Amino acid sequence: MSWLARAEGLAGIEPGIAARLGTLPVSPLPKGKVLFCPGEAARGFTILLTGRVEVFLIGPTGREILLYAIEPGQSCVQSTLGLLGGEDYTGEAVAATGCEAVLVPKDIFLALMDDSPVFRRFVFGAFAQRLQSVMALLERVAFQKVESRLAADLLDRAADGAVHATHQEIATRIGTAREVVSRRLDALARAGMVRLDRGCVTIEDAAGLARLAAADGAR
Amino acid sequence: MSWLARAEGLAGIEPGIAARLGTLPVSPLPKGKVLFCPGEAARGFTILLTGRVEVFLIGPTGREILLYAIEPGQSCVQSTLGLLGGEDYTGEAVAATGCEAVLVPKDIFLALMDDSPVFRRFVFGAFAQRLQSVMALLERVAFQKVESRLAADLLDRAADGAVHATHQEIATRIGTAREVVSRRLDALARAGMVRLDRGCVTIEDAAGLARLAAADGAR
DNA sequence: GCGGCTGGGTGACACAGTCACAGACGGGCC
DNA sequence: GGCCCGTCTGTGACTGTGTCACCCAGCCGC
Repeated sequence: MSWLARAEGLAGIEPGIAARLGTLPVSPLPKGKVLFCPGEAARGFTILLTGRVEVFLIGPTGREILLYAIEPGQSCVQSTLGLLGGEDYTGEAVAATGCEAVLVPKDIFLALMDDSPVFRRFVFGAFAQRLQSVMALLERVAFQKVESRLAADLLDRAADGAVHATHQEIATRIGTAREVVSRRLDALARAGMVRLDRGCVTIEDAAGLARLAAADGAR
Repeated sequence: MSWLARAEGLAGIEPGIAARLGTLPVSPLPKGKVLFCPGEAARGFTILLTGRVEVFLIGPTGREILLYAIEPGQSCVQSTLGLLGGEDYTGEAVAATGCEAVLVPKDIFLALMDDSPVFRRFVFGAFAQRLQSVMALLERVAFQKVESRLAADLLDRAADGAVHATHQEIATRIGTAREVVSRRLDALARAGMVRLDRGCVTIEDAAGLARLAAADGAR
């Protein structure tokens, strides 16, 4: 069975196109692998099959912020920018887990864009989604307080009512500094909304956090 | 002569397509006209011929930030989002000057996406450019100090060595509050880099401003 | 037990955003 | 001219954030 069957976005792809795509090899990516860094030219169009890739923006002071994450079935949009618009991208992509991905070489990619409506729709959809998510992120960074972003992130990532992450990891995800996260978490703990342990935040009052998360987000 | 000749991005468009597009009417947009607001469904794909349209993100406190500007020959990308991805966009577009634009209805737009490689490339290019500019904006907002953004904006908008704008307008463009702009401008004036008059900032030391603008941007 | 490493806490300080005002200027109106 | 009113600008106070420079507490391997 070709990997194509595992990429939902490409369901219904034309048979002729599928034949061209299906033979491309699936590459494994070890956890922690850096997929690209600023200034590097795009080698092709990447489709993620399993795992999770996180793309960060890195500031001059070393502070980082999570730009977006690539989930299975999605493509790495930044690589497309290089193929279409031409400009270098800023930001760094890191495999957050072990991953499998397919790299579509540039010439095949361009040919598919001309030949396959399904493929085109797939690429466009990915673009639209990214643009929207980046704008949403901008809105949060520009207008929302840290407390609010923190609460939202905790609720978002809670597995079994707890988040396993260091303060530094949380800080990176919401685009602030570790100390700030520590202080805010401390405040939340004092308010009885969470419990803190080394490398783990346990949620005690999800409703309270939800209230904070909505506080100045109000979208 | 059709308006098509005035849209550089569409140069080289296929004759058959041109015939379909060329007869669409050119609409005038008065200065200050609001093109769309959050939640509104996209009516079609807009191509700007003359003038300038500015798109703002608006926070819950009423603070605004300039997301991007649409220049002649460019398209309104947000409207495309609605046609492709489906989600509503946030943000508000306002005609900064009197404008002329062409509205391509949804069905024609979708047909062109399938039929015309040139049109496709035009739309894709616009997308890529927007995504990149929004990411660059995010980077500035997340990592750059107000002083730096202010200096960059002044240099950017200086006509004849002066910027005609109120502090409020400047604040909106760089995504901060009026008071902050007033204070920063005051500091720049004390440092001899600018001269302040009502509704006008005169640049006295462009090199000094350039140094500030590059300070923590370092791209 | 010891040393080093990582995660977490703290205090000090500068910058930014918000609120609440107070002046200052300009243009229209009499 | 003098007056009024709305817009633009300056200021002070206070809170939230980002950064720097530390220290402390666990944990691990040796």
